[in-house]
Amino acid sequence: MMDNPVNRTRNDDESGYDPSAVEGKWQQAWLDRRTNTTDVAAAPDPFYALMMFPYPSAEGLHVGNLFAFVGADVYGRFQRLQGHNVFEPFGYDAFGIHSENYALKVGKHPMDLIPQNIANFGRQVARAGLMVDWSKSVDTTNPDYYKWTQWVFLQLLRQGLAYKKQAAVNWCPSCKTVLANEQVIGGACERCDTPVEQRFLSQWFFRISDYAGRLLANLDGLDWSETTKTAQRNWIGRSEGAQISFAVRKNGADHTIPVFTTRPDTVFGATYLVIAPEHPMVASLTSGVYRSAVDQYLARSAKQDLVTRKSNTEKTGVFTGAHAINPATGQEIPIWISDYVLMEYGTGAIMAVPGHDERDFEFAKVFGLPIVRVVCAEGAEPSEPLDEAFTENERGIIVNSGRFDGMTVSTARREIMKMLDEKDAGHPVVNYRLHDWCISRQRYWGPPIPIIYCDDCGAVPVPEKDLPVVLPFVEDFKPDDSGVSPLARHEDWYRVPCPQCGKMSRRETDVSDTFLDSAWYFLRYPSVGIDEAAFDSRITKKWLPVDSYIGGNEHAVLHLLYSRFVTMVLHDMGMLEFEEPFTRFRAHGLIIRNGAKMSKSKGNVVIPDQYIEKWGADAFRTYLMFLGPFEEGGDFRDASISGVKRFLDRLWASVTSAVDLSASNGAHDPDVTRKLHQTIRKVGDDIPKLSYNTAVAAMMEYMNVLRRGERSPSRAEVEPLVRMVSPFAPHIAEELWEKLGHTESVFDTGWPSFDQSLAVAERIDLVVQVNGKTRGKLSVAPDISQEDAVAAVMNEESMSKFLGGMPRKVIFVPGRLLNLVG
RNA sequence: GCGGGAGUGGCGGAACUGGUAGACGCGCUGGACUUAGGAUCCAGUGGAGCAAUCCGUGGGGGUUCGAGUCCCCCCUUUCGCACCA
Repeated sequence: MMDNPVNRTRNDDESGYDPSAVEGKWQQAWLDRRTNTTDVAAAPDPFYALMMFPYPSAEGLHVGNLFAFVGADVYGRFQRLQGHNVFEPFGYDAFGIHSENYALKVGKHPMDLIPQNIANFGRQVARAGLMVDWSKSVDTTNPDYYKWTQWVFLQLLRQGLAYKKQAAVNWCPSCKTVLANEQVIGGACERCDTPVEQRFLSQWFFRISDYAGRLLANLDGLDWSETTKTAQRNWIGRSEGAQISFAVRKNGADHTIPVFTTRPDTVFGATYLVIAPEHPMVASLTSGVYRSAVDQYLARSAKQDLVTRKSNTEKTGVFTGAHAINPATGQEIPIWISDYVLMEYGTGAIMAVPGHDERDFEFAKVFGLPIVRVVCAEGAEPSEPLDEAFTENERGIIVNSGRFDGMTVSTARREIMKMLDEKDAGHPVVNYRLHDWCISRQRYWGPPIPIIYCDDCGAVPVPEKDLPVVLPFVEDFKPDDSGVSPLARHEDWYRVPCPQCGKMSRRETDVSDTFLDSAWYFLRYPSVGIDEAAFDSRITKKWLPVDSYIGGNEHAVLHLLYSRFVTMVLHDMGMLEFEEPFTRFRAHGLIIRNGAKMSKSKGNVVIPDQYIEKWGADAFRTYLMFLGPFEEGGDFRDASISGVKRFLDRLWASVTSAVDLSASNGAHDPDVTRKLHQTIRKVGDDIPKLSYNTAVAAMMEYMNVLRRGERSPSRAEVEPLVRMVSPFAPHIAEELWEKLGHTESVFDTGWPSFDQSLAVAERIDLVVQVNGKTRGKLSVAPDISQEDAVAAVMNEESMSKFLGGMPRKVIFVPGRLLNLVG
């Protein structure tokens, strides 16, 4: 690739700016002077600036990681310059299938691999000049940390929010392992291409769905990126509808099948019911001659993996032989089984209204079931047969529905609900698509779930005093065919006495989901080093909730939702005073390279180390923040870094020449002063908005004014610039600040003060339009009156000639624009 | 299919509540200093035209004195979710 950053050598100029020397010096100085260490107990004005901790991959830091971290660091450093005691911690999310698979691939043990990766990440993060407080770091694989992850599990259990149930998982029969949905590609294992099967395993779940309403409602009050909030709203998926009961007579006894629908107004058109293959009533509903067909269908759908099943397009199904009574029409309708109905949503059963639901329509076509129209477009013929499902409900009129005929959909909805309610056959309900959170992983590389199974006492939680349940070092951590974790092969580990009765029992051998590790790490950071609790209440009260959280939108619905859930639960238990963990969250964008996505296979991945070596961390950081709007991401182009480097070179030259001016304030130029104050305002406005690219541009503009006409700037003109640039380029800022004669860190000196009166221009360009077209501009005092402005324009032949007379109408925007309409 | 974005010079990208479109940077052109320039500095740089001027923010309508910005209809693109009843 022609733009390999390392194949060009710089011949360094005489200016004396050597980024690697300056950066090395200050990185060491920050450590020696404990510049970035926050006194969490004493800090009078705490500000918690959080970035998403990374998974420490073997490849090292990706430029996308660094983009996010630097963006968070700029914000944190800015807040510090505003006078806050900023706490900016860093850690590692090092458990999980990703690490485990990589270890398997390279034939090493994760317990050996992870510390190396962490060391490498730490080195890279430090080299990038992040303002990290290294005294408070977190590594999720450290027993000192996951002891408390296990403790969090026990709290949920205590609250009745953790439970165990059978659930389907994807199973690769060749790799002999459970796969996450993302690892199933087109129904096959992503690694070996073997068709994936469904298995039913007993697993631990958290009742996050109990919190669905609150998780949704609280979003309105959060200062978060709208994109993230929207993603969470969709994920939680609230829908209002009704639960309607269909009566079934079976073997002389009466049963009901509850269904969920968002369209109770169409109940007269429900011509059959469909239940999911996993529905508990399948066996009892199936009668004699239909049994073998049903069994066949169940076997077939059980073999299918979960991903393909959901993407099946042609409808399949089987009749149970049973019928139910439609509570509206009183008619008997058949009960079918089909995999297009999902057990996880609603009640696992639906009333099928083929006339007004596309999926039901398709199914009815395949199996020749009756299709009845109950909603009609206004003015259309109700007897007209349907050739597709009519799903429009805004302006529909109810037909074929007895006394409800002629009502609008919304009226009928209300009236039909009332009728069903009177018959005790239906009531309004709110349904969420959010499922309970399955946290069991049949894997090795995670915190063991702290449960012991006793034949007499059942599932017994490990007493808190016995935590952590340490993950043992085992040579063979490869998953096998058993459907349980590799830990289940280590009897010496899992055989333990029951904590309640002492009888020999068996540990839970599954480990917990990585997302549980990351669902509470922000609570731990300020309390790192405290052994008595997961989080110290006094320190937590001081530092939490998090003031600013910056991270990727790929975690919009998992990590960010789980963290909110765990926080809410701990709040409900009285352990936290707040129920939302992140006061403000901003999602950053994605970095692409030369207009294309970065990928290892394309060989176009930016390796930060190389760039930092060539250009320096300051130039690299500043470039990352300059290449595009932070919240949208941008296009990384090697050729463009030079512009930022030039800016830093000029900054260096300007300041060092200003220093030579000795104690005097040097030249005073009102244009420069005005630009300076405009820049202070602009940069101070832009950074809190994360509009880093325009903040850098504004400083470049100021630099251009500062150096116009080969003048030597004064100390008063450069000192504020050094402070403004410091969040982006902290090393050069510290060095120049020192050269300017200061002894304290530039980050402890505050933000430059802004003076409105110095920012105001003496003359402005008033835009002159004639009939809405721009015809020129007028250099005038900012407070010129409309009359004076019009008179001035009429005197200017070059503008007034477009009018040809007196204006009929004048639009005057003071200090900005004059539009004459003829 | 549903939901969220995004379409502006050769390129990355600016443009506050509608008010000089193209800030800033890259690249490019010319010049200065130079043995040299991949260093630095100066000037220029949306398109057409000698010029006055005209045309320009994905396409088509509309509102307005005035639209990149607001409204309606399309097109393209990208990212989520995807049989959610």
